[in-house]
Amino acid sequence: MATLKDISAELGLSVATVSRALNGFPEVSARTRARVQEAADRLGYKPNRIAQRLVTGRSGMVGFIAKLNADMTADQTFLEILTGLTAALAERDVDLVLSVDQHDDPVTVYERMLERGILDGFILNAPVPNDPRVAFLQSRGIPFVMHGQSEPEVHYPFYGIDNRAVSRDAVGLLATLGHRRIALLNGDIRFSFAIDREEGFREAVAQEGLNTPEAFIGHETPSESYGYTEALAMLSGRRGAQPTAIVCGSTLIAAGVMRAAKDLGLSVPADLSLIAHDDALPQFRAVNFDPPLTVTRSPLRDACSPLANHLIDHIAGGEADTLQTRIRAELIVRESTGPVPKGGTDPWP
Amino acid sequence: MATLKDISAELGLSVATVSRALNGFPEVSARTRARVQEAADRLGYKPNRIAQRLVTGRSGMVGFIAKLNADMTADQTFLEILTGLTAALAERDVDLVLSVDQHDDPVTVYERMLERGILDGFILNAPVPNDPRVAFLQSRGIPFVMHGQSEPEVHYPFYGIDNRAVSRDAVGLLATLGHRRIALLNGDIRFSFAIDREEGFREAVAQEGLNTPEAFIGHETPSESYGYTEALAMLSGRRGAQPTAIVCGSTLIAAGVMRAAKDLGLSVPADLSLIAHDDALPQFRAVNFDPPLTVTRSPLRDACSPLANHLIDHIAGGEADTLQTRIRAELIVRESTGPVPKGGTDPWP
DNA sequence: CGGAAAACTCAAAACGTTTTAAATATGGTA
DNA sequence: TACCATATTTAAAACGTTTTGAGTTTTCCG
Repeated sequence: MATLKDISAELGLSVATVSRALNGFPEVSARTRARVQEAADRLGYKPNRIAQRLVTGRSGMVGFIAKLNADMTADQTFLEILTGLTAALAERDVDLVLSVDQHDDPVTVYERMLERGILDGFILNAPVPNDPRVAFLQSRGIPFVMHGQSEPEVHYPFYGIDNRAVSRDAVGLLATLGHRRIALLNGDIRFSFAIDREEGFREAVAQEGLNTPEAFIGHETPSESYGYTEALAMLSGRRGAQPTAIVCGSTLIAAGVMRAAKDLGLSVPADLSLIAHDDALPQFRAVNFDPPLTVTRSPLRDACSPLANHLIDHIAGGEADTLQTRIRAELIVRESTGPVPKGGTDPWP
Repeated sequence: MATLKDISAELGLSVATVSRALNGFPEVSARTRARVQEAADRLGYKPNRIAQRLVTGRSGMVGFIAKLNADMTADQTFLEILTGLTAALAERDVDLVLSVDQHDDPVTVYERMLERGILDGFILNAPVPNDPRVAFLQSRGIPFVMHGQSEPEVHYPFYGIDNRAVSRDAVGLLATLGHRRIALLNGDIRFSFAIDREEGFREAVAQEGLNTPEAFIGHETPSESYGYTEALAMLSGRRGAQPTAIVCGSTLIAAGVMRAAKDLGLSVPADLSLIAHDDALPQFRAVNFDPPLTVTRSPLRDACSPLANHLIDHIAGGEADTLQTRIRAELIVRESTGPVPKGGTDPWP
């Protein structure tokens, strides 16, 4: 492993000059810089992160902590995030240190990783209101970036979608098609994204002059079986007048709803309209549904690069307020949504 | 953040003595050690890992590279390994640096991670015969540990199960129950573990004086649907006399076989005996099958701690030959295996 | 009490980098 | 030629630890 000293010896220069040349300082002559660069390439020089960190206080490594569900499974999105993140970070020469959280207390793992003092910052996901990790990291002055936002107004860098708008777009489309009884199968309501979706849903429904009874608003960790059982209950009529449209928190839930509709002999979209939010996970393609699924779409993969960049820029001193991005998910109308069926035009009480 | 210098100044000792006292060197007096310890506690001293690493040449970090399937999904076991590994490594104060491999060439990612010179070693999984990663890392002199073995006889540290024995145990049990027509639904045959299972299977079958036609030996990436379609083909009689027992490479495959049996009106174990290898993934519990599944069991989670320890010991200078562990999977007989059905006692030609 | 051995402690170097302050080279002007 | 400003380079300090080799103190024995 070549060091600065090796290069300086090779060229008869001081390490200081070599360091400056490689780091693009202005006071080194063009000729020298070229010689140094050539030698560095030739010897395969890569700066030693550990030594850099000791003197600068930066390590070029960031942490990510995967939070497992109670049953020790990870949510669908974890792997997708990991893949995108390592690629995006590698692009900027940053390494990802991973840990898995099996604790009750969400901050202990962060604390433990911080103790070693080798991390420049963290990437957080799945924010909850009043997120304790935010309070902890802010109190310690550790940079981080959030995928999503714990609250509507925050003072840290983030990248995420407008989840209220997701619901507004979905409800708006359905209302335009004449639907009056619109149900919601949301994700786990502990998370901020699900809260936003639900609030956005209620607002949009109200704005259309409609109402959705509590029995037709569900929230749970997304799964096919959750979609199936809930849809079965809703569509069977057991809870009152059946919805003519269902908004799903994920394509996984939509798959379950689809199966329930089939089992009940209902056809999509003739009897039931279906719209889901689509993270564009490669395992589960909304286009391949039968019929192809209408979605609000925002590929999880697209978030990774901005997340990495926001964090790296923040570590380098960028202001948090300038590193906040909220994008709008794309509404893609396919064949799972259609006009309200003739018999279904009465609103819920 | 208190440093050694702070403590030495506080006590009027040299940093050298303080360092020795805290690291348990024998040549420091009991009195001094006590004073130092007290001061360290009082000042909340934590050694700076970066500085430690700079001088010792060890970073206290090891790499793990997740290999994705062509469809960008990870295999079932990935998360389980990650969870166990980070926990086991944390136990010994080592961090895990993760990368995700999306390349064709399996060594480029290792090469890139090595460039930085911050990794002490690697943890590898899913070995294939003549594994190029092994050749690469050995040529560079980089320590690593393997989950499993690329070949029967290797010269690197590993931890894994005896996969030939897995098949022998399964076939042995079934033969004892009188089965003559035993099929195999194996995992992806590119991997060493599947090759070993298959060879073990053929050996064991031959030893019982039996034979299994190629049409009744399958190998593919484990999935429920793979188990379902293959079992359906085998049990329908389309390929010749139906097997009376099937050995499955994973519980996931067994789930598919179970469904196929049900669809064909066959009951387990009256008409068909079923045995699978069980990694004990929390998502998929063999006990909860109906009927509970007979398995060769070896919790993946159990491998993580030995893997971490073997690697760390190897990095510390332990000989590779002393850090090789091959364990025997446990045969757990439950209700999915039973005596051969009356009409099924004829062997295959 | 003297001396040697044993027990303990210390100063300094080392790890590989960045950065400060000082030194040297270069060029231009008087 | 002498001088000054500017451009370029250097030596040395710093980050916080471990470790080497060299003291220094204590203990023990005659």
